[in-house]
Order: sequence, then C-alpha cells, then structure tokens
Amino acid sequence: MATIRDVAREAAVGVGTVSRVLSGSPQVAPETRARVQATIERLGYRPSPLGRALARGRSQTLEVIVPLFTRYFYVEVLRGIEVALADTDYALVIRTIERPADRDRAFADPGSRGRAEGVLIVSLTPTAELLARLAATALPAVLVNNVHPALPSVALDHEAAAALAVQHLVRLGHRRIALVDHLEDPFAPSSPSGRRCGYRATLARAGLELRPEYERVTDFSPEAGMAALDALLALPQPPTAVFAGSDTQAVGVLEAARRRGVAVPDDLALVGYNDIEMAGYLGLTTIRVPMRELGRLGVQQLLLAFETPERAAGQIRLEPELIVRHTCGAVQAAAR
Amino acid sequence: MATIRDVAREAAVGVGTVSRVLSGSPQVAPETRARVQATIERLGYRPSPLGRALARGRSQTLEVIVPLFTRYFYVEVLRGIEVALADTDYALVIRTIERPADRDRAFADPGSRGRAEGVLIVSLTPTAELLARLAATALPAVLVNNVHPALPSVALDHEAAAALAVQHLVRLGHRRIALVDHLEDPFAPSSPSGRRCGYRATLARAGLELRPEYERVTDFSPEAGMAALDALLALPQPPTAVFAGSDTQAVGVLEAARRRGVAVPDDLALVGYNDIEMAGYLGLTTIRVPMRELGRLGVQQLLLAFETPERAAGQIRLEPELIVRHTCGAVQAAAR
DNA sequence: TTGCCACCTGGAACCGTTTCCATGTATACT
DNA sequence: AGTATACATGGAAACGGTTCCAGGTGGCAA
Repeated sequence: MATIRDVAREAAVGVGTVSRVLSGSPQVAPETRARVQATIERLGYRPSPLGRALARGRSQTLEVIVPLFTRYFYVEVLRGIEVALADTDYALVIRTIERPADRDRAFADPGSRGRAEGVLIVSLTPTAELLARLAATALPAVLVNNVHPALPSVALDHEAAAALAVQHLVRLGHRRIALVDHLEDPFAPSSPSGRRCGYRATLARAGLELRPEYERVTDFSPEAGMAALDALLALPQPPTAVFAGSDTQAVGVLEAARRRGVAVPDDLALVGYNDIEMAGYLGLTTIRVPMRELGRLGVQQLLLAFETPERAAGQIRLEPELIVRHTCGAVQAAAR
Repeated sequence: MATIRDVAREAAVGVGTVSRVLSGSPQVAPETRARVQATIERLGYRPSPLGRALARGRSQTLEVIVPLFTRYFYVEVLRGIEVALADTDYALVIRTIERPADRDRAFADPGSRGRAEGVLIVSLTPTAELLARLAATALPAVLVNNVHPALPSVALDHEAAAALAVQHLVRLGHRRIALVDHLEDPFAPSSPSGRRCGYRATLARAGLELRPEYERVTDFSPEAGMAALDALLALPQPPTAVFAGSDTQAVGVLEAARRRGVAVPDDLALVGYNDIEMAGYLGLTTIRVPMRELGRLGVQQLLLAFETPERAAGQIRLEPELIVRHTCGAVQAAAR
C-alpha cells in the first residue's frame, strides 16, 4: 500500500504539500495540486484513517452502546443513527449489552480509550462510574431514550405519552384499565418507567381507583403479553381496557384475547406503544414513538457537542402522538 | 490521559519495558513487572487502540457490510456476529447499504483502508470491483448467506430448503403450489433465488406443472405478502398451497387469508421461511434458518483466515430444517 | 581471572498521518 | 533599489504505541 511519503517522492514534493492537497488547503499552487492529484490517482493512494486519527487526535468514529438489539425499537433507533451518520464521514462502532457485566465493561471504557470521539447511550441508565469516566476523559456523550441531569439527551416524554393513551381510554368510558409494561432499562429494574407514572397520574386525575393487580411488568415478548392478559382476565374484576408498554406485548395481548374469544375492541380495548410496522397492519391503536428520530437527533446532539463543547447541548424532549386505529374502540364508538 | 511514556518515566523504566508488561512478555523481571503494573494502576493508564493499531499494523476491528438492517434476518445475523466477537477483543464497524451507491462506496474501499482487518459481507453479491480490491489489498473476506467461487462463505442451501418445503406440501397432497418469494440480494435483481430453483426442481420431480403465474417476487413486507395472496386467489385456478420466501411475507399471506375468510390450513396450506420469533407464536410451518449461526460461523471463518491466510477457508453450507406447525395442515392430516 | 551465556533493560526507529515553523520566491509598494 | 507582504513549500516534530538491537549485569564453568 502506498503511503503519503511514496506520493511525495513520486510527485517530487514534500509530505506537507501532499497532506495539504488531501485536506483541500488553499495554500497549494494549482499546478502542484494537479501533479499531486495525478500521482495519488496513479498510485491508487488512500490515506490511512489510523494514521490520520492518531495525528489529528480525532478518530472520526462514534460509539453507540445499546442493549441487545433484537428488539424492533433498538433496531429503529440504530437505523436513525445510521442515516444521520451517512452524510458525515464518521464510522460507527456498536457495542451491545447483553448482561450487566457487558454494561460495566462498556461503561468502564467509554469511547474505547480514544477509538471513538463520542458516545451515544441508548436506553441505559448511566452509572456513577460512567459519569466519572466521561468527566475524566471529557468525552461527549448523549443519552437516547433516557434522561439524566448531568448529560444531554433525546427522549420521549413517556409520562405524557402514557397520559395520552390512558386519557383516551378514560374518555371512551373505561373505568378498569390495566397496564402491561416492561422495563425501560433492562439493567435498572428498580426505576419505574415514566409510563407507569403517567398511567397512575392519569387514573388519579380521573378519580379512578389504582389497583396494583392491574399493573403487570413483563418482558418484551408477545408470549409475555399473552400471559399477562390471561392473568388479568382471571381476576375477579377483569379490566375492560389494557394499555401495553410496547406493541410487541400488545400483539400478544391481542392474540390471547382472540384465543379466549374475547372480542377486541368490544369486550376489551387495547392501546399499544411504539407504533411498529405491524401495528398499522393489525389495526392497533398506539402511541407513535419517533424511533428513528431519536437516533437522528442523538447524533445531531453529539455532533453539536463536538463543535461547542463548552455549552453542553440541552435535553430534547419529543412529544408523543396517539395513533387511533381499531383496537381501542374509538372508531366503533364514533360510528354508533 | 497518561501515555506509555508517562508510565515509563514514573516507574523509572524504559517504554519498551512497559510495552512488554502490557503484552505479557515473559522477558520482564517479576519486581519490575509489579512496579510497572502499580504505576499503570496509579495513573489509570490504558493503552490507546489507535497507537497500537498503527504500530502493530492490526486494527483489531472487523467490518461487516449488510443491507439496511431493518429486517429481522439481518438483525439476527448481526447478533450472531456480535456474540461471536464478544469473546475476542475485536471491535465491529457496521456499514449498512441502502442504495446501490452505498454498496459501490463500501465495495470500493473494503476494510476502510486499514481500519478493519477483515470483512464480512452479508447477503450481497460481490462485484468485480470488490473482488479486485480484496485481491489487491489481500484483505480477508467472508460471504454470509451468499456464495461465490472466489471467496469463502457461510450459507444455507436455499435450494435444498425450498425442496424440503415444497416436497412437504406435495406429500400432503397439494398439486397447485405457489411461491411468494423475495430477492436474496436487493441489489442484484437478475439472479434468481436458490429457493426458486428448488421450488421448480421439486415440482418438476413430482411431475407437477410449472405455472409462471404462481411465482410471485415481492418485497419483504407483510403488505406485499397480502397483495400477493390476493392476486393468487384471483386466478382462475388459485393455488391450494403457498410457499413463502420469508416469514414476514407469510404473516401477510396469513392475514390476507383471514380477511378473505380462507381457512388456513384447510383451504390453504402455508409454509414460511426463516423461523422468526413470531412464526412459533402464529403456528407457522416454516424452514428454520440458523440466522445467528450464519453470523457466528462467518466470524469463525474470518478469524480462521487471519491465522492461516494461505489456505483460504472453504465454503460452509448449512443444512435446512423443516419445522412443522399448523399452517401446512400436516397436524390435522395426521389427526384425521 | 576470563569467557560465555542467559536474562533484563533502555531507547531508537518505525507505523502513516497532521501541523507548524522556517525558508524561499515573487509581487507590490515607497 | 529596497523593503514589506503574501504565498508556496519542505521537512521536523508529534501523535501513542511496538519491535528490535545493543548493551549491561550476574552467575557459572574452565
């Protein structure tokens, strides 16, 4: 492989001049530039990102730390990040977290010690260790789908979103509304999701009773959603409506209802969360979560932090939107 | 950030000695090693992967080129790659391809000029340009879910898989079997999928008529699957069975059948492809494609190619497996 | 005592860039 | 003509490691 010195020798110039040509500096005479360009072409020379990164102290690489990305939500966020990065010439290093140990390892070394210039942290709660490391290395970081006072972030207002969904069900006349939720950060089981807060607050505001047995926290899968509905229907006073914390779980609820002969929306209303592709297709009423937008804005925040590190970029909150389809009964109610 | 020279100075040794301690060379006296270790701890020193990569000429990074990863299949393959890499200390750079221009850009510069030591190419057909570049740079590359005489690969035998599926339908008594397929490589529309070959061959072997109007090539979505079934049912002689090239499309076929009141499996048998999570849950008979395994073995092949570059690793073909559930009618047929 | 060897160790050279300083040359102005 | 200025250019130093070579040291045998 040709190096910059080969080019310099062949073009009979100094390495500095070649470097200037590469970076498009105006400080090069047109004919010199042309000669160097021709030599670069002829030798098929490409600058080494490694050498460049070392010399510039900038690796042109971003790191994203994300929980195991089998879930549609994460995939979409990553996709948004990808798209936003396509315009720039940043490369992307993805670190996925499967076990707490993975998280600790990733948090102990954000940016992989110089390999990345900035970090996007998706759906994970920063630990004290991480915050200390970030501060020590002055590494820009942005939280996606999470907030923390010490860091810039892009997040949906889950509380407002849940309020929107539950309010909608209340307006449709439901008094017994259950919640089938999941953990926001799979490694922080203690923190209640914003959705649950919004759910409770809205019920309280509507003067409705809070029933602990109506709150189910399960994992992400449709199976878990099915099991949750089975349990809810087995209660002495089963709910007439379910707000699911993810469309994936809602799909399970829907299937469980069908298997039990419970008619949706007539016997049971259902509102999901995220608006995944399949939701439109199943007629699922849901909260639209701008997943790609989360990724895109995360990148934007990070790039902004590179330019003006002094004033740390702020916290962006995305507003939720309710997509009314068939499973909540609103369409039928209106038709009646 | 402390450098190796800082450590050397503080520990009153030469940089070479620090480097030897870092790499675990036996050529260091125990007490010297202890002193250096202590200094490293005290300064919180971490070697820079960039400097190391430059000096060693090895970047400890792998590149994977993959079509836009919204699809379950790609996500699972990536997951397999991730898991296989977790044991090693290789980092992963992912390049996703959305448009042909992206592919050309990625293929023009495999390994990002030294940034990566090897490349995994998922579901993309190598171009002449790519092959030339790989040869010129002596960069190890492995094809995943694709084969090419010039490169090592890990792939499923799609032809055998399709034969398995179609054979199963034939055995169940079906004579009119349609194919709802998709393109294997979205950027190589001309090449027929192995599935189609297997489909045709099996029909021919069973003495069944090949009907061009039974072969549908659509995109990946459930919507496309729905449309395809609608078109098939509108034929004068509609098929009694459908073999779908992906479970995602099969889900659409299933839904279209339900909307039209066509009973599955009684009026229409269905076999999918991939065995995605939702397949089990919908009772979809399908071909199990070891998606993670594809990724895992791809990495294994690549690492093997690093060790013994001379004898290029061979072509691994994974055997398909038919998972019989409800949508093909076998269970009912057996019960009768 | 000398010679040999094994074992440690220091540090220069190198990996492939960028950056900055010093220098040279041509042009413009007084 | 002399000087100030602008522009082009070469090349050393730096980025943070690894590697290799040349010593230095101590032990042991002759």
